[in-house]
Amino acid sequence: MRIGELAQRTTVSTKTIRFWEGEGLLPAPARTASGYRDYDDLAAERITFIRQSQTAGLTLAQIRQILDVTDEGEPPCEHVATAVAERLTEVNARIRELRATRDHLRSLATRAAAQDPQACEGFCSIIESQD
Amino acid sequence: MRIGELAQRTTVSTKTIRFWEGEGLLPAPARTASGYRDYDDLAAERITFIRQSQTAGLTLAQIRQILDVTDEGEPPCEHVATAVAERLTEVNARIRELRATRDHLRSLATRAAAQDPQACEGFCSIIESQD
DNA sequence: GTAAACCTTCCACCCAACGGGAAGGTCAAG
DNA sequence: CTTGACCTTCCCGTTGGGTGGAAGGTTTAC
Repeated sequence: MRIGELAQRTTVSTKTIRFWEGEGLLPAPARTASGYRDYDDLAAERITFIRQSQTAGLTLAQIRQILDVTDEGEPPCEHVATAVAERLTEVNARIRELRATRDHLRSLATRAAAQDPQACEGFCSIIESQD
Repeated sequence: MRIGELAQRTTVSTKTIRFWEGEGLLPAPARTASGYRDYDDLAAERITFIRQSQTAGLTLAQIRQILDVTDEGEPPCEHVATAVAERLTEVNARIRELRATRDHLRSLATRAAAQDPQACEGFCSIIESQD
């Protein structure tokens, strides 16, 4: 199977497949006599796994780690659990940051709605009267 | 006032001040005979305003828009209100995305905790048994 | 035999908001 | 006179996950 067919079957672009290979997520495939990449069905499964892991919120670096231990022959589930926990912590932290920003924006929006636009002094009293 | 003093007074690095100038957030300042940037006190106020706007969650592009209308002599508060509302929409959308990711990660974590690591088949049953 | 559709590598670019560092000019103190 | 602390411009690097395009070789269909 050449890269185009693999791309169609997995709905992942050829660009992305080559990118993942360069990043170490996919092993270098066999080549035809003319130098074309020649994939087996396992490659499609691996790509599907990568996409599913992305959907689950894992980064490529975390997915690579998981695939690395899998390739060593070890069961990856423990590493998957670790990666999931790590990512969960990061996502929660990011949500907290964004919530703080959102609260800040909301209070500004409330203030802006209650204020006469002509009452501006300096650059903007909405922003400048922040706590 | 030269750039170093301005940087100290505003606690914004000289790199950042030059960057903001290049991005159109700060006007090109006067120059000394030897080519050094020479700022007045208004520059410090403008920089403080930019930092406050960033703290409020606005992007540099949005802040530039606000400063542009201010520089036209118009009261910026309406534009600030618009920028705040826009940013609020973006932040809310991002929070929703991250919440979906978090829920996904949580269900994976729960599943991982309940599973025998040795029971792995294929790449990883935790990931592969996703809905 | 030729045109389209494929494939290859490599380099550049995108988003944001800077930071590092090179190569060189300037200014104040001792 | 020299040292070192400023300043200047310029270009490259970061993070993440890719996308776009150029220049060229290959295969397939008619």
